[in-house]
Amino acid sequence: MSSYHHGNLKQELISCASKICERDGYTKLSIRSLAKESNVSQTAPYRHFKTKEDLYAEIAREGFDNLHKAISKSKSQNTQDVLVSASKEYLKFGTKNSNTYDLMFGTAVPDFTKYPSLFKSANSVYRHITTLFAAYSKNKDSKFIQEKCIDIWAHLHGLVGLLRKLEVVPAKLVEMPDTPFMAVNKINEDLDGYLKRFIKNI
Amino acid sequence: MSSYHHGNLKQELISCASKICERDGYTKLSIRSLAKESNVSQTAPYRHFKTKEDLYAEIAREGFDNLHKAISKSKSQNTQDVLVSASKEYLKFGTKNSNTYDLMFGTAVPDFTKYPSLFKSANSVYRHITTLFAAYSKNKDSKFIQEKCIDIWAHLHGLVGLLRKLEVVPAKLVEMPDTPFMAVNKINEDLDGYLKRFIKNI
DNA sequence: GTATTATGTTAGCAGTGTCAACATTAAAAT
DNA sequence: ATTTTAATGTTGACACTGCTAACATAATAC
Repeated sequence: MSSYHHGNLKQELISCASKICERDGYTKLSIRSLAKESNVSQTAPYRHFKTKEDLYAEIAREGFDNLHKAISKSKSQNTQDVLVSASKEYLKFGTKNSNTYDLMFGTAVPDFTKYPSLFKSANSVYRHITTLFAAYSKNKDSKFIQEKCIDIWAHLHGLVGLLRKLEVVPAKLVEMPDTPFMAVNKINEDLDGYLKRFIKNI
Repeated sequence: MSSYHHGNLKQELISCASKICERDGYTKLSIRSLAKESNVSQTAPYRHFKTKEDLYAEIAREGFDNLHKAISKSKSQNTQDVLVSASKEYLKFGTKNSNTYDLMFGTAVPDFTKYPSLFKSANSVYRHITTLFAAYSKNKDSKFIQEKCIDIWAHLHGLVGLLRKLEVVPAKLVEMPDTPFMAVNKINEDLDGYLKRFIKNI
């Protein structure tokens, strides 16, 4: 009588999946448990996602949209400050939403072009970084800007990975020499300073 | 009669798993199929690996050892050339062994400290980069060297990710503006030049 | 040579992605 | 307004997974 049809299942599944994904990691996310959590039969999600990868793509898209929002916050007039601030937000997003970040940049969805909206959201993030850097850079040559944006993105992406490892590692290992942790920890303790130097040095 | 005991199962499983992992991605690797491929019962691997993560750790360790070998090849006297060559080998390893690379740097084994030999192998790679850079760098300050090594590593790691996306993407998208692919492709076409500039600019 | 330990096997549990067949309802076509 | 159709839900099933317990056999230590 009341609710054979759910009404808003698709969006609820995506939201719920995003939560589980962030809490437990995307490998722990199962379509069946997802269905259970939404009080719906085990195969109901298949009316909205043909495969699990389709669901992953949706979560990843939401992730890129959130990342875009995060790095678009700064409203400063100083183009360098904006770039530094965006970089910081990027690192924050990657470390605070690390499981989702994994899904976004890992191999769960190997080919973004299969999912146009995901492809678009991901590229928007890149385009935004390009815009910020173009505004900051003295050298306005397009090829130069593009290459430097790759540099920035690659660098930030790598840092996210390292900062995450830092969180997992036992505290005493942070002081262990011959290990990247000490250096990363130093960076982490003065992120602003580090990022300012980084941007300036590009 | 002949072979109730296999004799060398553990190593064969690791080798076989490495192959499957590289061919199909580590998510496709199953202990059962692995056992089948070695003509052994479904649960035999559990005598050698308590959990799947233990097996992953072993594959990852092998990966780090191979990465170490790869970036240690150059025998040039010129410290800059050595660094450039090692960087190139790093990128090559990451793109040619991309599925294994995923396993090594992803979340399949979240905490390396649980696996001492893996931890050691991974750190050896980092130490090697440190050594190469320390030999090259004019500035011998330890803190400086450590931070720059993080920079190098992060940068290379990020590039691996981008280069891999490039391989997946349809050819025509490479020429699409507002997309990182064109820039990455340019870099890829002259990797040596790019890396030389990169190292010089550090 | 016997006891112990390492390494293999079989049977089975609970959970998974996915599909086919069927049920119900909302939306569109008439 | 009624009927058709498409969307969205459910049940049941298949083949697969990680993993455990109970048992079998072989290598090793004494």
